[in-house]
Amino acid sequence: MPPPETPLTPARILEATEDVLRRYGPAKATVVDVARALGVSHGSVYRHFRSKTALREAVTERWLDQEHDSLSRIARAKGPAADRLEDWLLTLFAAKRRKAGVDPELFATYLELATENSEITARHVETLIDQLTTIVESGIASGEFTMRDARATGRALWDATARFHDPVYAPRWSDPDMDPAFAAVCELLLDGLRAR
Amino acid sequence: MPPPETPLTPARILEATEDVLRRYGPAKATVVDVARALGVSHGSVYRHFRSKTALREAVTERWLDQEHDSLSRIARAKGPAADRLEDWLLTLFAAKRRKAGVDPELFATYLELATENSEITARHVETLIDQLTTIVESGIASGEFTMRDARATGRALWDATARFHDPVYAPRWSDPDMDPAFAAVCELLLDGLRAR
DNA sequence: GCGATGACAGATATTGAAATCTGTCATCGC
DNA sequence: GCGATGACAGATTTCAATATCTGTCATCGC
Repeated sequence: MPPPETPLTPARILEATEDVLRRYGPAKATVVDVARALGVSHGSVYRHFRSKTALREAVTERWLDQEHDSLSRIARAKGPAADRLEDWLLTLFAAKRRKAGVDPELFATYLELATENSEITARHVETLIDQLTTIVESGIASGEFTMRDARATGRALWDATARFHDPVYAPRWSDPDMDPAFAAVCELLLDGLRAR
Repeated sequence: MPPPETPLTPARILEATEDVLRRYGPAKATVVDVARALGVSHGSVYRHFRSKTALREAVTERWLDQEHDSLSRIARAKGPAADRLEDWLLTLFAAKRRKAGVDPELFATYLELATENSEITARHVETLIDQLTTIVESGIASGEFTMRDARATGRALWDATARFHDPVYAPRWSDPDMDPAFAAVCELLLDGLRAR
């Protein structure tokens, strides 16, 4: 048990929690494990996080926020809205697929965390729908699209592509026919947008 | 323990199995329970079904097949393909929502059965995609649509509407904003079809 | 003869006692 | 004074002994 070389901070606790989750999985990871990994008593962890639930929520939020940046850059870029939309959806799908493929067990761990923290997940989803809406709005501004309710359209795009971003479908993302399926849905949706 | 009033048939066993599933749920229902409900020894059940798995598969298939008829009637009806498509999707969604809403526990039971019998579920899905393909083909024949690959389009329609027919989303089907969400996706897809 | 039976072996599930965990707080040592 | 500690109560989990279930088959009774 090495004495703490650094002051105990929320950031260090979060890092240790992620390690413990990776090692033991969400079902077995305990606050005591986290404290042990940090070489402190579990009481000290409770000084920085009100409860085990709060700790897990913080980890979940960190994980979900990883995606936001690169996607938001695409949403705010220049160029035809249709191209950016396709790019955005493809990037989202590719990112999810990579995460799920590289370490399925870790992905399952975070999926479980996201499932138990539905509030935080819902906020995350709203943020992504915001980005879709931004693209749709820019398409309306440029005259590419002509629908009235950009947000309803953003949400419809999110719903219609669930198969390709909802983690419950992750086990099937490695199917050989996923790429054609994604392309077909994407084309159908973009045709629908341009038709307005 | 009343002696059997009717000869023991697969149909009677299936019925008893459904009763037992309703009563105890999929996790606790046993072959012994089914035999007890029928007033026979469990050995007799094995005379008609090779295994517990086979029995559960038969029940699953029966449950899934319920939907086919009314939907297939819509798929083969006359009239504009776009209208029938919307009708078909709406009917499917309404049927699922009704089942999930009336008795959520029973729905969860059958969802679990369907999950463990992925082969049978996959066949069921292919049948429904066949019906979507039939509608798309009739739309091509009538000049409404012009895409090349009707089946790819049928599958894209299935994928894009997953949110409204995949049982994993059942808990959210009672949300107040499900109807507008369904309408938005439906409209977007139909616009996309007509655009070709 | 033939469908039904129930004893049986191995697999699976249940149960309850013991161990561990969560969250609190009076106390410690710097 | 102040962050860290560990003992503690109540909740949850683990584990091993016990009971039940699955699937088979020799035997029964009609």
